[in-house]
Amino acid sequence: MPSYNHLEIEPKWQGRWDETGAGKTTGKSSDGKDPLYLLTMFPYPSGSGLHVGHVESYTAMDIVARKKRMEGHDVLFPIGFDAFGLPAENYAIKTGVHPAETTDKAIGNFRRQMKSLGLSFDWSRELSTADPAYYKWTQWMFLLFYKNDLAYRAKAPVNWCDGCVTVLANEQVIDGKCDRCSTVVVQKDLEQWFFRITKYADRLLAGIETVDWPERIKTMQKNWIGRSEGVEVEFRGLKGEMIGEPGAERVHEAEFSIPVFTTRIDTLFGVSYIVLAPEHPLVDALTTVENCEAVVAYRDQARKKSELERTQLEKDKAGVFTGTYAKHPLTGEEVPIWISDYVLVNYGTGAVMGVPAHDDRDYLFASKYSLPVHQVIAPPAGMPEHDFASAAYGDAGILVNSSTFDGLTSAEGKNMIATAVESAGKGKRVTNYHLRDWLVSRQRYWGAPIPMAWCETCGVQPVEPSALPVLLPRDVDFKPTGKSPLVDSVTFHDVVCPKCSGPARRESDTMDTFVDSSWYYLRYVDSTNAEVFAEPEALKQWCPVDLYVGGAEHAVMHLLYSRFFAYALHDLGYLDFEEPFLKLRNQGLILGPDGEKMSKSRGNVVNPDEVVEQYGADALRLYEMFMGPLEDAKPWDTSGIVGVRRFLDKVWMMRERVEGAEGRRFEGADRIVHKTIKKVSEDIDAMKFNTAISAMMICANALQTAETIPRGAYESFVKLLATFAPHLGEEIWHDLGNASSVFDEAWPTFDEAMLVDDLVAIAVQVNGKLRGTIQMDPSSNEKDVQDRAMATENVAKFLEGTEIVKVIYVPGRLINIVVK
RNA sequence: GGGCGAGUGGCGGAAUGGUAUACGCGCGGGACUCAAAAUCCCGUGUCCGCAAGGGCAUGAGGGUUCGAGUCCCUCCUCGCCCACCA
Repeated sequence: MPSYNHLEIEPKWQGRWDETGAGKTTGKSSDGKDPLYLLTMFPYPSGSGLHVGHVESYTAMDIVARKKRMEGHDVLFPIGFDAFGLPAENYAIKTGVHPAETTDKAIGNFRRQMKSLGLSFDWSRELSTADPAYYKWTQWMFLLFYKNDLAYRAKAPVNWCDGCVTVLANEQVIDGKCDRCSTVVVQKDLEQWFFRITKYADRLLAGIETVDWPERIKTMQKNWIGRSEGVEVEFRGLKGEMIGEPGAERVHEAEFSIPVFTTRIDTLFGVSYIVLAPEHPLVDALTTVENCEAVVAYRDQARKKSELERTQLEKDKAGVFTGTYAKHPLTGEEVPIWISDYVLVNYGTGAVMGVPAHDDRDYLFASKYSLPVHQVIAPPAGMPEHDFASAAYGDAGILVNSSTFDGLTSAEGKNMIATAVESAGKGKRVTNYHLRDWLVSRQRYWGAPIPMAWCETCGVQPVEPSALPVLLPRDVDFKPTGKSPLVDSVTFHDVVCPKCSGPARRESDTMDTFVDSSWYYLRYVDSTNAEVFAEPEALKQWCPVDLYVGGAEHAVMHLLYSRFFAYALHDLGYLDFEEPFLKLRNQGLILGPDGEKMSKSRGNVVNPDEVVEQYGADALRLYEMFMGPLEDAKPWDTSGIVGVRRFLDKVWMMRERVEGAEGRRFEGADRIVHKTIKKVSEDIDAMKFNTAISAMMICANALQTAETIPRGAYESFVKLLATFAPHLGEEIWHDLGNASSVFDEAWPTFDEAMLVDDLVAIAVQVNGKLRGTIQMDPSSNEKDVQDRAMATENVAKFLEGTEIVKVIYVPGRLINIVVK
């Protein structure tokens, strides 16, 4: 069988590369070549091993890394493990096996699998976020943030997952469910640790425009930050007696003010009521005796609903009247104050003005409770009248029934009414964000402990940096109880106060694992440093990351948090850049052969180990790159591997027909190879690996027809292929008599002159329809081409009895004769 | 409801406004073989035709252009993201 033995050559070269440290940074670049930092998102070391999706992004970046090294760049291409996280802890709960053990084992397996793929990572920089030498710096950053008012503790309504028995960040709630276990998330009022990411909302928004990222991801981040400009306008005053629940402070007449946030201040004259979120702090004070029972009942019921239930009952706008009225800020008209859970307590001011005529939700609410609908916006001239009997009119238009503002456009009205409100001292222009501060504490074990202590006399105190790391104790009971398992570890728990040396207890929550991964790329540049998280010179040399590849599922979590870290560390003087990842590309999902997402339960998971065993790592790599564009979702097709393996065998067999250095030249071979060098070089830079492979296949098919292949042409071809199929490339390279590694060779260059063919096929069209092709010297002028074209039999047939109107000639490609 | 993508052979897919279907898979035929596998060669959008050649075809319909898969408009379908954000 004319085939190379991948089981033999692949381990052989992997061993050799390991010995020579083939992926290590060299510390030097060729003249004029910048050092490059190429990064793939580090994996969570799951027990089920490497996914073929990992293989795709790692291979893609490995190809780029190898090519860039051959071009003379010093390349940093590191790998590590995002090792903290729930799966290992949940496994421990079930089996009693310690997460550290599970994780170590999984990392070992990942490392083995990665090496079996011939990936040229710089293994000397490998890191694990669960390593105390790493999380010491995660804790250090927490303290840094704490001291600079970027980390704080606060009581707030937070997302709680009963499945994971911990709080979650907003970003980890997907469709009202836990991102990890899909349990419906409930709201709880808890005191937790937060990072002040909202402080950076505007800069994170502006910075996103400066990076080369997929438009889709940029949009998602912009939407998530969700900046909206509007007016916070106050509704004051009251009528009637007010009471609160027992113990609530009594509020006297005219003493309260309800600020509401609106982006449609132009509809201010259409307000017919105010709605507070059930959790709004003024609810107690504003509720009258006769409405008390209903309000309390409604609020209790709303509290029990999950976010999911609230949003799924979208159409049902229910609420309760508090019994109290507020005065319209400009007209003084009295409007009733309601509560309803369609208003969210944690957006804007937790209160809205109800304008049923011009807002769908308000319209539904007003319809249900027969509240008045005041039209204040008319459709612009030329647009049909709006029928308010069935729906709200939500678009911009012309102001009506709005006192002196009548006749203005919505845009003008917004501006002038905002000014009027401001000068009346009844409100101000504000900017609101959807982005919330990042909740980073977790009531779980397998994460970096938050380095704080609770002292009976001094309150909460940061651990001294010199005392870091705060180690995770091993002797804990993993059963989740809603408190961190660390609470029960006496050795961990009892400490002395860093300030007064009195008795204190250690903070028992751990950090969200997204904290670990928000700065890992900084550690790679100096991964063994015990004094600082990384030396400034090393950071300066490599950062920011030039190219980052990973899945799109991290669009608003990891990527937003990492950006926040970079901005914060920049402001605190540790980094000289703000944006951490200059260029980002997503790899698409690799689906199962059935076109569905791979999952154990579906039984459609492809195990890379088996493919490597059967077809070889090179074939696997090549196939994954050949499947289609990197960013597309693509179904796996095992028979497709057969095709790329055939191609590799073909190239392997060709080496037997390479002529000696003195042999006769075969012009055609050189020409096709030069074209291939150009195409493959451009395609790798554009990350169009599928078409690069296609070009190499075309080249191999052409070379195959030659009885002997010029050595130089073949060697150049092997250098190209080696980036995709490193083992085979190296094997052939040595088989040709070369002693050093093919990856020490310079990337092949092409000669422009070699790209020009003696003859080119020119399409001949008559009225845009193809009627023939002619072979011409590429330097032929238009007249020659036209003469030849018109002399062609089939073309002449279509020209017969017609008059030529004009002729369009695209040099070297096409001639179109337009006739009538 | 809002936003962003994408619809091309039997399948994965290719195509700076310029010969649509490259490359690969699959399929059909042939060579080699006692035979098979492997390998190699030829063919392979669809309809008409012995052929030469022609008609039609990139989700549907319109438009711009000498020329449209590509640009513009309307619509359909699918995917992803966000979503009671006031």
